Amino acid sequence: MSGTISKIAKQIGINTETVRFYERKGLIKQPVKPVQGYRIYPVETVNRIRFIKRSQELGFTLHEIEGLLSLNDNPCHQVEALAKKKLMAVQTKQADLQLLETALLNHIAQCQHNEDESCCPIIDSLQP
Amino acid sequence: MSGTISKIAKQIGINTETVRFYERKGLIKQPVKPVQGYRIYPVETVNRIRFIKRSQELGFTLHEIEGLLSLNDNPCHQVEALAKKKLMAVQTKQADLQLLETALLNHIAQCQHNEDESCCPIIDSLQP
DNA sequence: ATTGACTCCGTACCTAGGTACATAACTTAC
DNA sequence: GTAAGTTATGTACCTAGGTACGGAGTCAAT
Repeated sequence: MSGTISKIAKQIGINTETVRFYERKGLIKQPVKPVQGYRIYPVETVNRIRFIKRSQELGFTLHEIEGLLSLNDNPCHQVEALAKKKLMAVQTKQADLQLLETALLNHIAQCQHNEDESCCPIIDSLQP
Repeated sequence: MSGTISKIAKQIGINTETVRFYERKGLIKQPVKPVQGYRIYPVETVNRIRFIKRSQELGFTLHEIEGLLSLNDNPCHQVEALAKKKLMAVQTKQADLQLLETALLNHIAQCQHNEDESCCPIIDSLQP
């Protein structure tokens, strides 16, 4: 769970350089260097990095993820508004994905009773 | 609808340079240059670009969008599998966003009857 | 027929998000 | 206690997705 930089990087499946990169960006904090031995990254930092990677997969930028992380780092009353804003963003993204899902499902359905060479226009499905 | 490069770029709300960039990438094809006058971009190309921009908002990379566009460009039977793969990706993303939405809602709910300085951990919500 | 706006084309530059060294110091394993 | 492996630190480089720019050509209006 916790460990030196290369241990946790391997665990998470990222590069040690990426960990340092996040430190430089201020997304995670660098553990203090012990008098004897290497820095140990606590499990909270590991989880924090996992959260970052998961959020990226969901389409958030590092800058936005900073915002999400601050929800975790600050007392509630300071961040409720921010949380609500993020919620809206998430809901919008969900709605958009829903549209695309429908479009893809239609596309697949069309394909199934389509023996000829004709095309199923998917582009139209995403027009505003 | 159709028009010269700057006309359609303005219509879509992007830079003319971006249109050329997509041409270079092969995402759209450059209209033939008429003997007399400037190139005219047909409405299909305009729609294609709109599709690209929408898909980007949904979190697809240009490379993935190339794949989506090929759904449109090729006969059905060649692309059904691809469509299904995309669908899976979209559904996974939706599920993940659902998790995050729940976490945010919880966060907000907690905040509302929380007068102290305690935090609501949002990071845990996205742990695998 | 010349001015101003636009196109065309190539190359250069920019930001985000990493990744890859090089070098030195430190640790651990033997 | 010495070799092999890591860490530490800084700087350079890379890909994606654009954006800016220089210079030449084209067009439309006056």
